[in-house]
Amino acid sequence: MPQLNGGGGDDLGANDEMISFKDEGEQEEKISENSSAERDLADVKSSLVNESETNQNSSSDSEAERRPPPRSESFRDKTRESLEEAAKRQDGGLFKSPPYPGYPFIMIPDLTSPYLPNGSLSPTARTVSWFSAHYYYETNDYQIDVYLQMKWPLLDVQAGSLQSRQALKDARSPSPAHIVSNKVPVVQHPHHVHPLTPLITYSNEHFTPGNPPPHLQADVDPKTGIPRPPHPSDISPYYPLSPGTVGQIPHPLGWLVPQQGQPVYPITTGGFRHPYPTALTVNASMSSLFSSRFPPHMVPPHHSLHTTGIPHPAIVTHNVKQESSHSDIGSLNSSKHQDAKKEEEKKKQPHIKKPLNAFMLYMKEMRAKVVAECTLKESAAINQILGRRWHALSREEQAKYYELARKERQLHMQLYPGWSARDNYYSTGSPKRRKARPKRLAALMKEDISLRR
DNA sequence: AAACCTTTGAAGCCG
DNA sequence: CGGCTTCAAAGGTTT
Repeated sequence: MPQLNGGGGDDLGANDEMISFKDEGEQEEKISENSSAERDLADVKSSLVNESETNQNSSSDSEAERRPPPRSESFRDKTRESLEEAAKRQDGGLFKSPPYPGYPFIMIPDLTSPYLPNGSLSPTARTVSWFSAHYYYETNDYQIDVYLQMKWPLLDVQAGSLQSRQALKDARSPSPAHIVSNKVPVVQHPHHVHPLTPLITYSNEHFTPGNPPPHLQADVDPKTGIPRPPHPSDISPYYPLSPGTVGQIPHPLGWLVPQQGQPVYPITTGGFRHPYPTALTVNASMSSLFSSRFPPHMVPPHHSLHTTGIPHPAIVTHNVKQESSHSDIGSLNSSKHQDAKKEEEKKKQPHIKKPLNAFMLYMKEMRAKVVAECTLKESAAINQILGRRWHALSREEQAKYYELARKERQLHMQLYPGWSARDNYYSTGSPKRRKARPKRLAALMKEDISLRR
């Protein structure tokens, strides 16, 4: 099991995050390194078509065997029908011609392990972990390098300056101090998903920006799904975590105008349980940053635990509708008024989303590609393809996403100390309350068996 | 309009 | 502690 973290003690994430490399993925991934997108997609297509029926294809269906069968075949049947129908169309293919030769394995020219025996990042991993580097460095020429590598991932673009090389060297052994000074991309633009985009987990759709500047326009046409040519400005902004350095960095959200009802500094001091250690405090430099870089109404109160003071896309406010209905109820009874008020305040608290896991990051990056190459638009079907591609990834490729997910969790912990995933459970105040979901098939089967006895 | 579907992984809950 | 559940994203589909 590759241990990504060099053991610097900064791994605040789950210890077992790398456990889950799938064995069958190793077999599958061998197919893919040199295969064309067309072939890959054809494989995916055929496996999708067949997987619910026969598992003839040993290379792609071992995973399907492992998993419990779907609760209902109806959707899959439909998907299969649409696949088959699509297969009859055009040149017999469901998929469009691949825009990226060699896709989807174009990201990593160097497939050797980027990690040294001691678990740290090897120097040759430079081209491999371009987005990891993205986390750490703002050096301009390095950004250019990273951009070049992202635009032409097969090019082994030499890291430019000594500075950036040194930065990379530092990245190999991240320490807590190092992390404090890193920069983590937080904002992603809607539909801004292409191979050039680092994996930024928090979609800025939650900012509901009114009119983002032209350079931030999505690079994938939402209608056609066809990627547009990338723009250097598409390099994701960085999220300055370090209070000490934060004032030096032009803020990526400079164009952002706070919208009505949108959370700006939503986290209050007392709102959390404390699974996360309280990490950062707002110091003077940050305060000055806030006051100098943001309009007064965006300057967070000093008591806020929100250490960056920057509106975060992981934050979603609750519906005004919900609030008003509750306040009406509260006003009916004076004894309950305070409770209602408390409840209202609780509801006013933003909904902080979970950090994305490795697969979610992968999906976010790759979805647009798959959509562009495939006539299917249904997310469920796309996700099936993405799931298979995920398993087809090499360990090194997956490792990038695990590492990124780890950093995501880390950032999330720093941004929202005290936040718990439990906060988002629909039974505990999530705005996205759902009806009780049907029991899973395994549970149903279990139940069924017990009923038969 | 809201829930569903589908994927994997992290985390919470419960027996 | 193991197994189950929920939720992250996405957007077309279904209810």
